[in-house]
Parts: sequence; structure tokens; C-alpha cells
Amino acid sequence: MGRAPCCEKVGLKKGRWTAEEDEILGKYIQVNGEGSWRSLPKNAGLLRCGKSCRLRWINYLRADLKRGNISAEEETTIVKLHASFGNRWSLIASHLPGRTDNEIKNYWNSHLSRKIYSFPRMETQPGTMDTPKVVSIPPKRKGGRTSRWAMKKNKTHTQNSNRPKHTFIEQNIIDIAVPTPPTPSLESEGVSNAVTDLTAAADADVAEEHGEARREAEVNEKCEKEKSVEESGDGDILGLCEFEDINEGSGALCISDMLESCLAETSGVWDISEERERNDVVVAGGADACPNKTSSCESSVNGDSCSSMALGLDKHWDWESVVEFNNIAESQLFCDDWEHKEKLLTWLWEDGDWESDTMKLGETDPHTPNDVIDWFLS
DNA sequence: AAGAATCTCAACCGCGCTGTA
DNA sequence: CTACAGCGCGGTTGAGATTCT
Repeated sequence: MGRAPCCEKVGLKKGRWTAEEDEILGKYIQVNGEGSWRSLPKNAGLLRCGKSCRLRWINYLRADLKRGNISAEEETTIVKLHASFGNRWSLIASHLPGRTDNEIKNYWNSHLSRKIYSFPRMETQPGTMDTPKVVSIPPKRKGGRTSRWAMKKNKTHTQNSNRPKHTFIEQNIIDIAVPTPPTPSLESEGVSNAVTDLTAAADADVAEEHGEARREAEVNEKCEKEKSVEESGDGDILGLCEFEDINEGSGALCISDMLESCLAETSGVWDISEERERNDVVVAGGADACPNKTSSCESSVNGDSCSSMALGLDKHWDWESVVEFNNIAESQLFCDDWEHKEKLLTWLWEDGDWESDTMKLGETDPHTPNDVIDWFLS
């Protein structure tokens, strides 16, 4: 059974919308309200597909859209929600008042995914368990733009500027939710308390700022579902990301990525403008360019730096400096029983068997991986 | 200065879900 | 139950802007 086209495409205009078209569409919807997208173009006198009208309205013309750059807080929310929901952009967008799924999707694809995945990755070579090799996603940088604002400022709609510095990693060194689950279904997936709380908080924002009762009801319903799933016993966010998913899933974020994200942050400042350069440095100074990487770990120039060196970073990381530079409450964890944490972290690469089924999160393991993960994700 | 390389994001496309006749 | 319309969503594309060589 062939699907009927959403509209008669012959003679319809495609491509960028003009200001006139925007005006026509806006006025029509002001008078007639949203909906009936199929008949809207005809009624409004637009030579556009109904879907195109809907998209234009939702993504660009709606009055409640928040213009301007994604704030650090929004970025944080996106990252966390994406870690929990995957590429469910509409769901994520429902927690970001004034943001559209398309905008978030674009932002993720162009900013966040690269930011996260461009950290050097570790790959344990057979027979060299203790010498993890840095596998870097080659940094792409030559031309291109530097800011969304610069891109948009020439366009018809004025927007807010004053974009704060990108600090999401900085803010999420400790509490960043982990990997990208393979777009699980809400009904079957477990969702953590943290995420539930987050969504609830976001819901409150939505309600406060926009009074969108309907959306709130929908989101609350989702949260209730999530809670019920969770109460059924498998509602742990970690359940979404067993190790094998973390390491093998396409686009999944490796624990090493998190560690390196953490480590990379220990300079205390993270600015997106520096990100690529930093990547370049790290990549350039990765496995091959860091002569101390392996030997340092083996000979342990000093005990504290060993772990970091093993991670393939190109400088001596001092774990105590991690504590020093991260004025986060959780940083106390680093201080508490430091040797124990160091030992736990060492497990991450000493076992080396990232692919091992026995190393899944949530399983009891004599090497105490849960301890590591609990600590790391706490 | 010019062309190449790269990035961003608006818009398109197709699929799946839901409601209805 | 089936067919279809309408809508929403996520993935992809490509024009235009920006930066680099």
C-alpha cells in the first residue's frame, strides 16, 4: 500500500522561506490557530507543503520560541537528557522551554556530539593491556564558523546574545550522565531518579515560565511512567548503559572519555573556544607524541600521575589537583580514601578487558567495578 | 585575494503512530 | 478490520557563512 503524499507537490515552492511567506503564515495561524496543516497552505494562499508550513511555524515563527544561543544550563540539560533519552529530540525539547527539537538536534550534532566524542579514546591492544592506545577522532578544523550568533545576526529575526561561555563539561565533570543509549523505548527503559528529578525540575520551569499546562501534563505523565518503570526494579540510569553499550554502542561514550573529560577539565577552565585547540593538542600529544605515557606508568614517575598517564594524556595529571581545581562538593570524594579510588580507577585499564561481558555495570564483580562506576557517576 | 575546506542550521524527506470513517 | 488522512519525529541534505591556506 503506497502512502499518499502529504500534499500535492507539483508547483509547490521549496527551499528557504521568504519574509512574505512568514508573514502570511503567521497571520493565518494567528487568526485560525494551529492545525489542519494539510489544508493550511491552500487556505492561506501559500505555495507550500503543509508539512513545510508546520515545520516553519514550529521551528521558527512560534511566538514562544526562545531566540539566542543555547545557555550553559540548557546545554547541561541537553547533555543529561540525551544521555538518558538518546536522540529523542522532541522529548528533550519538551524540557527546554522555547527550544525546538530541530534546534536541539542541530546543536547536538554540530556542537555537543563532537565535543564529547572528540576526546581521545582508549583502545587496548592485544597483549598490551597496560599500554592503552589513544585512538583519537581526528579533529576537523580548518574553516567554518565560530558562533551561532555570527551566523544568525544577519538574518531577519533578532535574538538574544551574550552567550555565556560553554561550561557544561566543567559543570558536569562529576555528574554528567553517561552514554548515548541506542534510543530505547520509554516504556521499556529504566530511567534514574536523577533524571526523573531533572525532568521534574524542568517541568516546573516550563510551568512557571509558560504555563503550558498541556505540555506539563504530558511530561508529568512521562515522568510517572518512568517512575513506575523505575519502581519496578530496573529503573537505574546505569541500566541504560551497560559497559558493553558504553564501549561498543555506536556513538556511545566510553568511560575513558568521561575520565578524560574529567581530566581535561582539571585545568579548572573549559571554554568551547579552546576545545578544538585542546583537542588538537591532546591528539597531537596522544599515544605517539607522549613518550612518557607508557613508561611513566610503568616506572611511575610519581604515583599520582600514573593513572593519568595510563589514560594516554600528554601531561602528568595530578589527581590531587583534580580535587583542587574542582570546587564541587563531590570533589570531596576524591579526597576520601584516595588510594582506594586510585586503585579502583586502576581497574579500569588494568583489567583491560573492556569488551568482557563480566564487566557489565550492575553486575557484582570481585574487582568492584560498581564501586568505580558509583563513585565516578556520583 | 581567491579558492578550498569546514561549519551551521533551515528545510526536506520518509517513516511510524494515531484517529477516524 | 482496513484504509486513509493527518501529524509528529528523527535523519539527512544543501545553501550560505566563515575561516584557513
